[in-house]
Amino acid sequence: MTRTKYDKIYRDLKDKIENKVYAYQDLLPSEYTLVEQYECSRNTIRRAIANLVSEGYVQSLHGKGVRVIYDPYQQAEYILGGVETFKESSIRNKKVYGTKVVCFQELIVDKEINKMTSIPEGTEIYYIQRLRLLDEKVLIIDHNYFRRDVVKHLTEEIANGSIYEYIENELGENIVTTKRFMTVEKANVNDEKYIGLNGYNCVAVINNYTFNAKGIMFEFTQSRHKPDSFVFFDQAQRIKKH
Amino acid sequence: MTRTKYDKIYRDLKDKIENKVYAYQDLLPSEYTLVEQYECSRNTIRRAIANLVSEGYVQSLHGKGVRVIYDPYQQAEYILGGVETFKESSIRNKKVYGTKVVCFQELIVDKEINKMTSIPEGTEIYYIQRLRLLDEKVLIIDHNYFRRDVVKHLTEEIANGSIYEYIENELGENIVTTKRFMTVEKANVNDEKYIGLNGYNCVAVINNYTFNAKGIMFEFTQSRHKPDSFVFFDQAQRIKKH
DNA sequence: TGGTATTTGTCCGTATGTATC
DNA sequence: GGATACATACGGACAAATACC
Repeated sequence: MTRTKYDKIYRDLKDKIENKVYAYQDLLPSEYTLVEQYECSRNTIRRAIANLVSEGYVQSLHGKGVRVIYDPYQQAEYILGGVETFKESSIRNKKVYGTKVVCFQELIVDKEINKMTSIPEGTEIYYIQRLRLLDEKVLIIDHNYFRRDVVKHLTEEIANGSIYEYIENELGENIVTTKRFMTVEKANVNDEKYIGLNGYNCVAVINNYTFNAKGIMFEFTQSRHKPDSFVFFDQAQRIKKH
Repeated sequence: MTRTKYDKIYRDLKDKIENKVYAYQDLLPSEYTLVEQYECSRNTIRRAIANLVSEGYVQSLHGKGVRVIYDPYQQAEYILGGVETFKESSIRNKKVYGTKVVCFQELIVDKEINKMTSIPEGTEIYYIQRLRLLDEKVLIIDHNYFRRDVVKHLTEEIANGSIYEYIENELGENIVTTKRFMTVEKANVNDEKYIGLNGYNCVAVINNYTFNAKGIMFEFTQSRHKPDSFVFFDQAQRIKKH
């Protein structure tokens, strides 16, 4: 696992911020200081910092420095931001996770599925329905639609583990981009069957479009979340107006 | 409004993608071709492209080119992604928007407010409750908490317009970073009073922490959304594992 | 199968502009 | 005004992935 220089610096700085070597509201050492510390060019430092900015760890202040705005106190338990798999976020939050495959089918995209997934009609797909459990409670029902011409030889056994791990490790596909739309929908019979709704009559829904390294949308996933344990984190910069 | 070179190129490319000069699944002209077209360095082109990548317009394919993955068909009506104000997104979606101030108060942060907002106890704040309407329907109830030492001289009149416009134009503050947590909560009496819930017993909640250019968190806003017209868009890249 | 051209990715050094103190 | 620090922009070099002959 060879990493790039800027990625190493980015991870090191991130680690130091999380461990309060650089604490909330501190300024990082100046770019030129970091250039000397890491023995690299200023561009490389700036790139590492740019990554931290995009993840909401720091904020650049023109003429002043780079301020840490990562506040451990504000970090919620079930952060799902970025493109993190269920397993990864479970591990990070030190919970016991589980997956249960409820349905595993090979289908051909019809009009209805095309409308929902944007996958062309007639395409051969896998349709998988999975329950995602955390500490033995069902938190999410996932409905996966994978293009069979991209994700080949999927089995129920693989689906019981992490499909993304399979795709990345076995098929060598690099998942690169995802687009997500979050909405709130009334709970259907299937939701009520599996999810403890705690008096809610709805679920949080994430519709997820995934593009592989070739720019082909090869997956659509609808995740239906238990509403009272759903948290989505997002971080954004507003473009300055001069 | 002087803009940077890379920003102009970014906007021009974005415009061409939206108008299908470069259509879905096309490759952009190569970086060196764009260097000649825009008469600039390759770094400048790469920066413009990086912005398009981060907004989910294109995807870079090593050794191959830059593919357009912006699909007009997939764009939802009420996209609220990025840091876009209610007014801006209303205009973009060609709707008649409105704002109504329900409550305007000057308060001092107590324990309860501190727990919710992370603003230190004892800080002087404005508390404003506003209804956000689109085509005369209440879509959002906003609860704003502004630090008075940063946002000075706020009035009910200003709150009736765009507070962000006021902050940016009048106070010269550049809003730079926001962190958001999205959850689903049971509707309270206040929600039921104003929002047409259409049979839902809950609302979509966005808790929003805003940092100004000095890195100070000067605002907390809780937005409670009508669940059946809430859509949140998000776009993310997964870091490659080699 | 292999070599070459193309295209994006990483990294460096330098110069100039602009904001803060 | 001067020193410091981030922002923009240029140009060059080499690596890595892909396409094509």
